[in-house]
Amino acid sequence: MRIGEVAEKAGVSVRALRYYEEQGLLQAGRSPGGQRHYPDTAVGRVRLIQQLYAAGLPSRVVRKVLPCVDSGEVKAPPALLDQMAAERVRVDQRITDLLAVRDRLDDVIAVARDPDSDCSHVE
Amino acid sequence: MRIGEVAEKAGVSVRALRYYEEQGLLQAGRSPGGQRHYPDTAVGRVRLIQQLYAAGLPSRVVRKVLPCVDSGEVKAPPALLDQMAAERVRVDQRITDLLAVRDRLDDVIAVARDPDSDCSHVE
DNA sequence: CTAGAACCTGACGTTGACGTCAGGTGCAAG
DNA sequence: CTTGCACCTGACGTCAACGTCAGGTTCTAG
Repeated sequence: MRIGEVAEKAGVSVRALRYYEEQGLLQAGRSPGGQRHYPDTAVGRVRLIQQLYAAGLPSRVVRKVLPCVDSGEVKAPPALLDQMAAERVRVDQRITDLLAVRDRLDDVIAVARDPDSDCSHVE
Repeated sequence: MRIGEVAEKAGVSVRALRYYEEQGLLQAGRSPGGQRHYPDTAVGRVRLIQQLYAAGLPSRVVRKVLPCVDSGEVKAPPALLDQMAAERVRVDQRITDLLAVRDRLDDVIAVARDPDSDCSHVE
């Protein structure tokens, strides 16, 4: 597959794919003329990258955990495992934050829709 | 309170507080000499701002929902409510993404810790 | 063979949430 | 009155994840 097809299938821009390669997140073979070509697995990998980014993981972390996460390899040195465990904690924290924010939004929306029920949580 | 004290209590930089004021997120009174002074409630408000930012809400959205969220006011026009509902959906999506990422991390960590249990999910 | 779509490599532009530096001021203490 | 720390206002720097433009090349269809 060439870059445009991968981009379309994965739902990202061509620029993004070149950026991922630049960052060492996604390798590509080259045709004799110099054009990139990707294996079919690239689409899934790109989706994974997007998912990690969407979760707010910093790129250096993505770069580190990616080979491990998508290959299922067990080669991970203990230091990397610690990193991943630490990142798990951070992800958990973010989830907690998001849940709190969601509850706040819900409160405000509920009160606005039904002003009669007073703000019990405001004491 | 002066700016330094608020910054310390809320766990943010002085620069951040000036930035919030610049963005219309946090008002401050001024001493005759021009120095900002804040009411005690400022600390909580700053924590709220941080929470919203941490949840990934864009600043323009924070700017819009903030007066509503922290005052509990019901003045919100319907358009703002729609915005907040839409934002709620986005927050929900982020939570879903994060849960998926957390599961992935857990898988990898579990496999690495106990290689005997094969990767059932990799089929 | 030729048009034109898709691709290539730089390289500079963008946005958000501040960091940081420069140069000057407010204010409480001794 | 002077020291000195906290504060002030610009204003430029930063980093990430690309967007976008310029100018040239490759590949595919007819």
